[in-house]
Amino acid sequence: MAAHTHDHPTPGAWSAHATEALARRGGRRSTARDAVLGALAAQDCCASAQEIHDRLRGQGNRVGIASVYRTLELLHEHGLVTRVDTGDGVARFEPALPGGEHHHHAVCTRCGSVEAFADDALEAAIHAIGDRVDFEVTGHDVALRGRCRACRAA
Amino acid sequence: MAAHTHDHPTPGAWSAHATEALARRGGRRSTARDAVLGALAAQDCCASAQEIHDRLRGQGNRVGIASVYRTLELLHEHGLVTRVDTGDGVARFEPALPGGEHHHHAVCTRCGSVEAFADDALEAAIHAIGDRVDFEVTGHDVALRGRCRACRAA
DNA sequence: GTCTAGTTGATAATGGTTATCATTACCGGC
DNA sequence: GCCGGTAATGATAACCATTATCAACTAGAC
Repeated sequence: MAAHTHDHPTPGAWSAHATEALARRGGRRSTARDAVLGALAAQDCCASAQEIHDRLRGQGNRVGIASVYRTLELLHEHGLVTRVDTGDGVARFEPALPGGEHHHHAVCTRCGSVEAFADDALEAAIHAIGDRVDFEVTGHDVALRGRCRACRAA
Repeated sequence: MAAHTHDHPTPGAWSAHATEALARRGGRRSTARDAVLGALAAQDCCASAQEIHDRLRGQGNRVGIASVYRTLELLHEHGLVTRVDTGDGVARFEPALPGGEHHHHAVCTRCGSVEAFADDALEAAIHAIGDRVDFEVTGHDVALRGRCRACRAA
Protein backbone atom coordinates (compact mmCIF):
# COMPACT_ATOMS: atom_id res chain seq x y z
CA MET A 1 0.00 0.00 0.00
CA ALA A 2 1.18 3.50 -0.54
CA ALA A 3 0.30 6.86 0.87
CA HIS A 4 -3.08 5.97 2.29
CA THR A 5 -4.51 6.93 5.62
CA HIS A 6 -2.32 5.11 8.03
CA ASP A 7 -3.85 2.46 10.25
CA HIS A 8 -3.36 3.15 13.91
CA PRO A 9 -1.69 0.22 15.70
CA THR A 10 -3.99 -1.54 18.13
CA PRO A 11 -3.34 0.47 21.29
CA GLY A 12 -3.71 -2.51 23.61
CA ALA A 13 -1.18 -4.60 21.76
CA TRP A 14 1.59 -2.06 21.97
CA SER A 15 0.76 -1.25 25.57
CA ALA A 16 1.08 -4.89 26.57
CA HIS A 17 4.29 -5.30 24.60
CA ALA A 18 5.85 -2.22 26.17
CA THR A 19 4.79 -3.11 29.68
CA GLU A 20 6.23 -6.58 29.28
CA ALA A 21 9.50 -5.27 27.87
CA LEU A 22 9.91 -2.89 30.79
CA ALA A 23 9.14 -5.68 33.27
CA ARG A 24 11.80 -7.87 31.66
CA ARG A 25 14.27 -5.04 32.08
CA GLY A 26 13.74 -5.02 35.85
CA GLY A 27 13.09 -2.01 38.03
CA ARG A 28 9.93 -0.91 39.68
CA ARG A 29 6.47 -0.20 38.46
CA SER A 30 5.23 3.35 38.78
CA THR A 31 2.05 5.28 38.19
CA ALA A 32 3.81 8.03 36.28
CA ARG A 33 5.25 5.55 33.81
CA ASP A 34 1.93 3.80 33.41
CA ALA A 35 0.27 7.12 32.71
CA VAL A 36 2.75 8.00 29.95
CA LEU A 37 2.39 4.52 28.48
CA GLY A 38 -1.37 4.96 28.42
CA ALA A 39 -1.11 8.35 26.75
CA LEU A 40 1.23 7.01 24.08
CA ALA A 41 -0.99 4.04 23.36
CA ALA A 42 -3.96 6.34 22.91
CA GLN A 43 -2.45 8.76 20.43
CA ASP A 44 -2.97 8.67 16.69
CA CYS A 45 0.41 9.95 15.58
CA CYS A 46 3.44 11.51 17.17
CA ALA A 47 3.14 13.82 20.19
CA SER A 48 5.63 15.98 22.06
CA ALA A 49 6.52 15.58 25.71
CA GLN A 50 4.67 18.78 26.49
CA GLU A 51 1.57 17.60 24.66
CA ILE A 52 1.58 14.32 26.54
CA HIS A 53 2.09 16.18 29.79
CA ASP A 54 -0.77 18.57 29.08
CA ARG A 55 -3.07 15.73 28.15
CA LEU A 56 -2.31 13.87 31.38
CA ARG A 57 -2.73 16.98 33.52
CA GLY A 58 -5.96 17.70 31.69
CA GLN A 59 -7.37 14.40 32.83
CA GLY A 60 -6.38 15.11 36.42
CA ASN A 61 -3.09 13.23 36.46
CA ARG A 62 -0.41 15.07 38.46
CA VAL A 63 2.56 13.75 36.54
CA GLY A 64 5.68 15.90 36.53
CA ILE A 65 7.09 16.97 33.19
CA ALA A 66 10.44 15.47 34.18
CA SER A 67 8.87 12.04 34.49
CA VAL A 68 7.37 12.35 31.03
CA TYR A 69 10.80 13.08 29.59
CA ARG A 70 12.37 10.29 31.64
CA THR A 71 9.80 7.75 30.54
CA LEU A 72 10.13 8.73 26.90
CA GLU A 73 13.90 8.39 27.13
CA LEU A 74 13.57 5.00 28.77
CA LEU A 75 11.16 3.77 26.13
CA HIS A 76 13.38 5.12 23.39
CA GLU A 77 16.43 3.32 24.77
CA HIS A 78 14.48 0.10 24.58
CA GLY A 79 13.20 0.77 21.08
CA LEU A 80 9.61 0.92 22.28
CA VAL A 81 9.06 4.37 20.97
CA THR A 82 10.08 6.20 17.80
CA ARG A 83 11.45 9.68 17.99
CA VAL A 84 10.34 12.08 15.27
CA ASP A 85 12.15 15.34 14.63
CA THR A 86 10.24 17.69 12.39
CA GLY A 87 12.86 20.42 12.58
CA ASP A 88 10.91 22.86 14.75
CA GLY A 89 13.01 22.14 17.81
CA VAL A 90 10.54 19.83 19.54
CA ALA A 91 10.99 16.08 19.70
CA ARG A 92 7.86 14.03 19.14
CA PHE A 93 7.30 10.41 20.00
CA GLU A 94 5.03 7.60 18.92
CA PRO A 95 4.69 3.89 19.78
CA ALA A 96 7.05 1.58 17.89
CA LEU A 97 5.54 -1.74 16.94
CA PRO A 98 7.56 -4.88 17.69
CA GLY A 99 7.22 -6.18 14.14
CA GLY A 100 9.05 -3.18 12.77
CA GLU A 101 6.12 -1.88 10.72
CA HIS A 102 6.30 1.86 10.73
CA HIS A 103 5.37 4.94 8.80
CA HIS A 104 7.02 8.21 7.97
CA HIS A 105 5.91 11.81 8.11
CA ALA A 106 4.96 14.65 5.84
CA VAL A 107 5.55 17.99 7.55
CA CYS A 108 3.76 21.10 6.35
CA THR A 109 6.25 23.97 6.12
CA ARG A 110 3.45 26.48 6.55
CA CYS A 111 1.39 25.28 9.51
CA GLY A 112 3.70 22.64 10.95
CA SER A 113 1.10 19.88 10.87
CA VAL A 114 2.35 16.32 10.57
CA GLU A 115 0.73 13.54 8.56
CA ALA A 116 1.75 9.91 8.43
CA PHE A 117 2.30 7.86 5.30
CA ALA A 118 3.77 4.49 4.48
CA ASP A 119 5.30 3.20 1.28
CA ASP A 120 6.72 -0.22 0.57
CA ALA A 121 8.85 0.84 -2.38
CA LEU A 122 10.53 3.43 -0.19
CA GLU A 123 11.26 0.86 2.48
CA ALA A 124 12.70 -1.48 -0.12
CA ALA A 125 14.97 1.25 -1.50
CA ILE A 126 16.26 2.10 1.96
CA HIS A 127 16.82 -1.53 2.79
CA ALA A 128 18.85 -1.95 -0.39
CA ILE A 129 21.10 0.93 0.60
CA GLY A 130 21.97 -0.82 3.84
CA ASP A 131 23.58 -3.63 1.91
CA ARG A 132 25.88 -1.31 0.02
CA VAL A 133 27.06 1.26 2.55
CA ASP A 134 29.94 0.86 4.94
CA PHE A 135 27.61 1.61 7.80
CA GLU A 136 25.57 -0.70 9.99
CA VAL A 137 22.06 0.61 9.48
CA THR A 138 19.73 0.01 12.42
CA GLY A 139 17.02 2.51 11.65
CA HIS A 140 15.98 5.30 9.36
CA ASP A 141 13.79 8.37 9.10
CA VAL A 142 12.15 9.97 6.14
CA ALA A 143 10.47 13.36 6.21
CA LEU A 144 8.65 14.95 3.32
CA ARG A 145 8.33 18.72 3.40
CA GLY A 146 5.74 20.76 1.61
CA ARG A 147 2.16 21.98 1.85
CA CYS A 148 -0.70 20.07 3.39
CA ARG A 149 -4.12 20.06 1.75
CA ALA A 150 -5.46 22.81 4.00
CA CYS A 151 -2.52 25.14 3.43
CA ARG A 152 -2.62 24.58 -0.32
CA ALA A 153 -6.23 25.75 -0.32
CA ALA A 154 -5.51 28.77 1.88
CA MET B 1 25.81 5.65 -8.25
CA ALA B 2 24.94 4.49 -4.84
CA ALA B 3 26.46 4.82 -1.43
CA HIS B 4 29.88 5.92 -2.50
CA THR B 5 32.05 8.62 -1.08
CA HIS B 6 30.15 11.73 -1.93
CA ASP B 7 31.75 14.22 -4.28
CA HIS B 8 32.06 17.63 -2.76
CA PRO B 9 30.40 20.30 -4.92
CA THR B 10 32.90 22.67 -6.46
CA PRO B 11 33.13 25.34 -3.79
CA GLY B 12 33.54 28.19 -6.20
CA ALA B 13 30.47 27.28 -8.24
CA TRP B 14 28.12 27.32 -5.29
CA SER B 15 29.69 30.45 -3.88
CA ALA B 16 29.15 32.30 -7.15
CA HIS B 17 25.60 31.03 -7.45
CA ALA B 18 24.74 32.06 -3.89
CA THR B 19 26.36 35.47 -4.20
CA GLU B 20 24.48 36.13 -7.41
CA ALA B 21 21.17 35.01 -5.90
CA LEU B 22 21.63 37.33 -2.95
CA ALA B 23 22.54 40.19 -5.25
CA ARG B 24 19.37 39.61 -7.28
CA ARG B 25 17.39 39.80 -4.05
CA GLY B 26 18.69 43.30 -3.36
CA GLY B 27 20.10 44.59 -0.10
CA ARG B 28 23.63 45.42 0.81
CA ARG B 29 26.81 43.47 0.68
CA SER B 30 28.45 42.79 4.01
CA THR B 31 31.64 41.28 5.29
CA ALA B 32 29.84 39.07 7.81
CA ARG B 33 27.70 37.51 5.10
CA ASP B 34 30.66 37.01 2.81
CA ALA B 35 32.52 35.30 5.62
CA VAL B 36 29.69 32.83 6.27
CA LEU B 37 29.35 32.16 2.55
CA GLY B 38 33.04 31.42 2.38
CA ALA B 39 32.88 29.07 5.33
CA LEU B 40 29.94 27.19 3.85
CA ALA B 41 31.62 26.85 0.48
CA ALA B 42 34.70 25.41 2.14
CA GLN B 43 33.06 22.72 4.20
CA ASP B 44 32.86 19.07 3.22
CA CYS B 45 29.52 18.21 4.77
CA CYS B 46 27.02 19.85 7.08
CA ALA B 47 28.15 22.17 9.89
CA SER B 48 26.33 23.85 12.75
CA ALA B 49 26.11 27.60 13.28
CA GLN B 50 28.43 27.31 16.26
CA GLU B 51 30.98 25.33 14.24
CA ILE B 52 30.93 27.90 11.47
CA HIS B 53 31.26 30.67 14.02
CA ASP B 54 34.20 28.99 15.74
CA ARG B 55 35.94 28.39 12.44
CA LEU B 56 35.58 32.03 11.44
CA ARG B 57 36.74 33.29 14.82
CA GLY B 58 39.63 30.86 14.64
CA GLN B 59 40.85 32.51 11.46
CA GLY B 60 40.66 35.94 13.06
CA ASN B 61 37.24 36.93 11.78
CA ARG B 62 35.23 38.85 14.39
CA VAL B 63 31.80 37.78 13.16
CA GLY B 64 29.01 37.77 15.72
CA ILE B 65 27.12 34.52 16.28
CA ALA B 66 23.89 36.35 15.55
CA SER B 67 25.08 37.22 12.06
CA VAL B 68 25.92 33.59 11.41
CA TYR B 69 22.38 32.57 12.34
CA ARG B 70 20.91 35.44 10.33
CA THR B 71 22.91 34.57 7.24
CA LEU B 72 22.00 30.90 7.48
CA GLU B 73 18.33 31.80 7.81
CA LEU B 74 18.57 34.12 4.83
CA LEU B 75 20.27 31.47 2.71
CA HIS B 76 17.74 28.89 3.79
CA GLU B 77 14.82 31.12 2.80
CA HIS B 78 16.31 31.36 -0.65
CA GLY B 79 16.96 27.65 -0.92
CA LEU B 80 20.71 28.20 -1.10
CA VAL B 81 21.41 26.04 1.89
CA THR B 82 20.03 22.73 3.16
CA ARG B 83 19.16 22.31 6.79
CA VAL B 84 20.03 18.97 8.34
CA ASP B 85 18.56 17.84 11.67
CA THR B 86 20.35 14.86 13.12
CA GLY B 87 18.21 14.76 16.24
CA ASP B 88 20.78 16.03 18.71
CA GLY B 89 19.16 19.43 19.01
CA VAL B 90 21.57 21.29 16.75
CA ALA B 91 20.71 22.37 13.24
CA ARG B 92 23.39 21.83 10.64
CA PHE B 93 23.67 23.42 7.22
CA GLU B 94 25.34 22.69 3.93
CA PRO B 95 25.38 24.32 0.49
CA ALA B 96 22.44 23.42 -1.75
CA LEU B 97 23.30 23.03 -5.40
CA PRO B 98 21.11 24.83 -7.94
CA GLY B 99 20.50 21.68 -9.97
CA GLY B 100 18.84 19.98 -7.03
CA GLU B 101 21.43 17.24 -6.72
CA HIS B 102 21.77 16.39 -3.10
CA HIS B 103 22.74 13.68 -0.69
CA HIS B 104 21.42 12.34 2.58
CA HIS B 105 23.05 11.46 5.87
CA ALA B 106 23.96 8.46 7.95
CA VAL B 107 24.16 9.40 11.62
CA CYS B 108 26.12 7.25 14.04
CA THR B 109 24.07 6.71 17.18
CA ARG B 110 27.21 6.13 19.20
CA CYS B 111 29.59 8.94 18.31
CA GLY B 112 27.22 11.28 16.49
CA SER B 113 29.34 11.49 13.35
CA VAL B 114 27.58 12.22 10.09
CA GLU B 115 28.41 10.73 6.71
CA ALA B 116 26.89 11.61 3.37
CA PHE B 117 25.49 9.17 0.86
CA ALA B 118 23.43 9.40 -2.32
CA ASP B 119 21.17 6.87 -3.97
CA ASP B 120 19.19 7.23 -7.18
CA ALA B 121 16.73 4.45 -6.40
CA LEU B 122 15.85 6.17 -3.14
CA GLU B 123 15.26 9.45 -4.90
CA ALA B 124 13.05 7.72 -7.45
CA ALA B 125 10.98 6.06 -4.73
CA ILE B 126 10.47 9.36 -2.94
CA HIS B 127 9.57 11.11 -6.14
CA ALA B 128 6.97 8.44 -6.86
CA ILE B 129 5.35 9.02 -3.49
CA GLY B 130 4.82 12.65 -4.30
CA ASP B 131 2.51 11.70 -7.14
CA ARG B 132 0.27 9.66 -4.90
CA VAL B 133 -0.06 11.61 -1.67
CA ASP B 134 -2.50 14.42 -1.03
CA PHE B 135 0.40 16.66 -0.12
CA GLU B 136 2.44 19.02 -2.24
CA VAL B 137 5.95 17.74 -1.71
CA THR B 138 8.66 20.38 -2.10
CA GLY B 139 11.52 18.66 -0.34
CA HIS B 140 12.56 15.66 1.66
CA ASP B 141 15.05 14.37 4.17
CA VAL B 142 16.35 10.90 4.78
CA ALA B 143 18.47 9.93 7.75
CA LEU B 144 19.96 6.51 8.34
CA ARG B 145 20.82 5.63 11.93
CA GLY B 146 23.31 3.05 13.06
CA ARG B 147 26.99 2.48 13.63
CA CYS B 148 29.78 4.01 11.62
CA ARG B 149 32.81 1.93 10.68
CA ALA B 150 34.91 3.24 13.55
CA CYS B 151 32.26 2.57 16.19
CA ARG B 152 31.61 -0.93 14.84
CA ALA B 153 35.28 -1.74 15.33
CA ALA B 154 35.41 -0.24 18.82
C1' DG C 1 30.67 64.44 2.02
C1' DT C 2 26.25 63.34 3.74
C1' DC C 3 22.20 60.97 4.50
C1' DT C 4 19.51 56.81 5.01
C1' DA C 5 18.35 52.42 5.88
C1' DG C 6 20.23 47.70 5.80
C1' DT C 7 23.61 45.14 8.86
C1' DT C 8 26.18 44.13 12.64
C1' DG C 9 27.37 42.27 17.15
C1' DA C 10 26.99 42.17 22.19
C1' DT C 11 23.69 40.74 25.07
C1' DA C 12 19.17 39.62 27.00
C1' DA C 13 15.29 36.71 26.43
C1' DT C 14 13.08 32.42 25.04
C1' DG C 15 11.93 27.71 25.28
C1' DG C 16 12.73 22.81 25.02
C1' DT C 17 15.30 19.56 27.46
C1' DT C 18 18.26 17.82 31.27
C1' DA C 19 20.26 17.72 35.95
C1' DT C 20 19.57 18.24 40.86
C1' DC C 21 17.85 16.70 45.11
C1' DA C 22 14.78 16.09 48.85
C1' DT C 23 10.68 13.32 49.19
C1' DT C 24 7.80 9.43 48.02
C1' DA C 25 6.45 4.76 47.45
C1' DC C 26 7.40 0.05 45.43
C1' DC C 27 8.91 -4.46 46.85
C1' DG C 28 11.50 -8.19 48.86
C1' DG C 29 12.58 -9.91 53.31
C1' DC C 30 11.33 -10.37 57.97
C1' DG D 1 1.75 -6.32 58.22
C1' DC D 2 6.08 -3.73 58.99
C1' DC D 3 10.96 -2.24 57.55
C1' DG D 4 14.62 -0.84 54.95
C1' DG D 5 16.80 0.12 50.70
C1' DT D 6 16.44 2.24 46.73
C1' DA D 7 14.27 3.23 42.29
C1' DA D 8 11.26 6.72 40.89
C1' DT D 9 9.00 11.10 41.38
C1' DG D 10 8.27 16.05 40.81
C1' DA D 11 9.36 20.91 41.61
C1' DT D 12 12.75 23.66 40.19
C1' DA D 13 17.28 25.24 38.72
C1' DA D 14 20.58 24.75 35.12
C1' DC D 15 21.75 24.21 30.32
C1' DC D 16 22.18 25.45 25.69
C1' DA D 17 20.79 26.34 20.95
C1' DT D 18 18.34 29.75 18.93
C1' DT D 19 15.91 34.34 18.53
C1' DA D 20 14.88 39.10 19.66
C1' DT D 21 16.57 43.63 20.98
C1' DC D 22 18.86 47.81 20.08
C1' DA D 23 22.49 51.13 19.76
C1' DA D 24 26.42 51.60 16.72
C1' DC D 25 28.18 51.02 12.21
C1' DT D 26 28.57 51.26 7.21
C1' DA D 27 27.50 50.34 2.20
C1' DG D 28 25.74 52.69 -1.36
C1' DA D 29 22.85 56.51 -3.51
C1' DC D 30 22.69 61.36 -4.11
